Amino acid sequence: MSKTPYYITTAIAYASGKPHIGNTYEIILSDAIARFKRNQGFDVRFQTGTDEHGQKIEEKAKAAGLQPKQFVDGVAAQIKGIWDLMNVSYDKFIRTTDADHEKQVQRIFRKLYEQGDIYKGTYEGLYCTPCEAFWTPSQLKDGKCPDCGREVKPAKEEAYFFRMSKYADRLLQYYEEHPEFISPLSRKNEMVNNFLKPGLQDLCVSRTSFQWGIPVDFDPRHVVYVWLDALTNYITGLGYDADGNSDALFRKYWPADVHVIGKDIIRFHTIYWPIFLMALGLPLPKHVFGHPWLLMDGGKMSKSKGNVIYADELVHVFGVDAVRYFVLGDMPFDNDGNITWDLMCDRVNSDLANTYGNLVSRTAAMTLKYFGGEIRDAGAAEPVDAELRAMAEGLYKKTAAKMDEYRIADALDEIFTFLRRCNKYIDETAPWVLAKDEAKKDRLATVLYNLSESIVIAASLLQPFMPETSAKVFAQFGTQMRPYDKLGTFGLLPNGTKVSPTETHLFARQSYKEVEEKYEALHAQKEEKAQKSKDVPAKSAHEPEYPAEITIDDFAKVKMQIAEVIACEKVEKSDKLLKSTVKIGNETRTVVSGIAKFYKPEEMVGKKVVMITNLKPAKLRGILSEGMILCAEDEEGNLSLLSPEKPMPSGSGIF
RNA sequence: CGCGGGGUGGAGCAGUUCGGUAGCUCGUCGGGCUCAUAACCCGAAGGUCGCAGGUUCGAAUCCUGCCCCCGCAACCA
Repeated sequence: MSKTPYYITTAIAYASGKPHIGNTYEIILSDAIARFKRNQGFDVRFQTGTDEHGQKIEEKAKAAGLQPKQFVDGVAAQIKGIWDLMNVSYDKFIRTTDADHEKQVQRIFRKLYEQGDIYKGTYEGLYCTPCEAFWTPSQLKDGKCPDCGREVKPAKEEAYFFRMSKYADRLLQYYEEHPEFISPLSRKNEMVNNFLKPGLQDLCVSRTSFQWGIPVDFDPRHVVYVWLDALTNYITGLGYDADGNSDALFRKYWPADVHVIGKDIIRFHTIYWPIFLMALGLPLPKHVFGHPWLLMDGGKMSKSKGNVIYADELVHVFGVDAVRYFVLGDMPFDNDGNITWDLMCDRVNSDLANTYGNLVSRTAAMTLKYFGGEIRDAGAAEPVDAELRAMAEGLYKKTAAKMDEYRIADALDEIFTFLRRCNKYIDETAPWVLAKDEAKKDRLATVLYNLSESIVIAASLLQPFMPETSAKVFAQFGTQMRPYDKLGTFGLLPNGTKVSPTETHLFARQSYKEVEEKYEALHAQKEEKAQKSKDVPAKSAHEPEYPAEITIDDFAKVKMQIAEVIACEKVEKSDKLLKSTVKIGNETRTVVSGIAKFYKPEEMVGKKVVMITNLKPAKLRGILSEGMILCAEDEEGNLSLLSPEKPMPSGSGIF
């Protein structure tokens, strides 16, 4: 019998920069699912990759002085490098700049155009020429451009649109017939209520405002806009051909069993993507799993950094499997999870070093000490064994059930509950006591056999999550991974199997301090490197950038005066802004400042502050600000107003 | 009223769909053990489930109002 195909994909990573641990989480999550399915006997195809087109990349490349393709080549290699570092078992890494992908996107676009799903229309809106941006009436502020506050004028731009509305009813029907299509379930209602019920807008699928994209082959002024380009990777990566000559891979694996994506792009995967597929006459994916986010909690641990955490840094400190374990095991199912260095350290110590590593360590040590490493079931069973055996035999089923619901953390928890039970079993049987009595040698052998067998079962189930660690355990216990269809039977480890000694522990305990030191050493190294390669002094994140030397004439251009705040209020709907009315000599002005987090309006009144008075006025939140109040800012972003040290009349100049 | 998520013992979370003794891991305290990575095992303390109303025999769970936190967006002249 041939194996059942199973096709799993991640979202493709946007190739604009180095992915942080949150992005990496999705790939590890998918990898765990893919590996588990493989172990269950599915013929798995696992695809990930990079999304490499778009305006933002075009701009970033320009800023870096590179051609877009050169730029994305670099970033894609970096992303792939991190996926590889994390031991991700993808079968295909697709890039949207791959020639065959680009060709198929063009064919798909043409096909949809020829059958009337895509039509040429005009994008009508209010255009701000200096900003080169379109706005809808609702986005305007006081009828003006929300970016720069200048006049906008009605304008039209040619664009291609996809007729979404045509398929809305079919999609709703699909939802009803396939209640498992979107998970978690709560997201489905959001889609239906917010987007489908109110009526779908046609989607703009081409752009003329930038070049870095796949050209529409019959109208090359246009490039295909992101979603039609990016989403189709799931089929082009299998060799889909819009003209009907699809590869065997496509026939085998499509439709996908699951698209694993972040909850922020659920809308695109559960509305636009299915509709594109309907238009192409293709079956829809069976499942879309919108996972929550992993949030970084900056804060306490170190002063010298922002709060972005990268996978490779975590790996440097904790090792690959520990990082995989943490992101998989600490992630709630439909709630965002947290990651900090301390939390990570706690988990690694208690679960991996204490519960798992130490169990393996003590079992191996006793087998070596009492039996020279030979594992042997001497048949001396006692009632206390029954519970352990029953738990071991039921473990696969429980774990698989959790995996089927994408409850990855719960699946891991099942296995760790079992490992804790193993530690308890050691206490119950007290092998060190048995060892003192020659008459109890058989019992001792059986106890250690039961432990070794339990460890092999657990390591087999943990393999999808921590592949390297499981490989180490199998090697140490002289065996191989137990096939999943055999996991229901306890006692398959052959008598005479040998445990070998090891010099290192599976996982090392680390204190917060050690973790911090490693982390800081890593950063010191990085800064050194940066310094060498660029020959520019490394800057801390908060060190302000100053232009090169200026002349006294440059300085003279800035007019600074003492101003007295005579009234002050919070700007509505804004977190940071205060609107102050100030007196400068006889003149009264309004000025808006981003200091609301540090000063209350009432404490501003009466203060004498330093102000730049010849700054070009600008609109903030619709209020004209005629000047700028000067503040000092520390490393953490705290602000302090500057005031004259002795009383000075308002309007006094500053030199 | 921009969008979304959340407030459960010291920390991180489960439980909320379909009301019925508040649970897990970590930490703390006490005890046990010594095979093991100061680890492992047992026990205990610790919660008015953000606040206020309502429905109900009964609310963490359902309804109404409010407060606070976080992410996105906006914004830092």
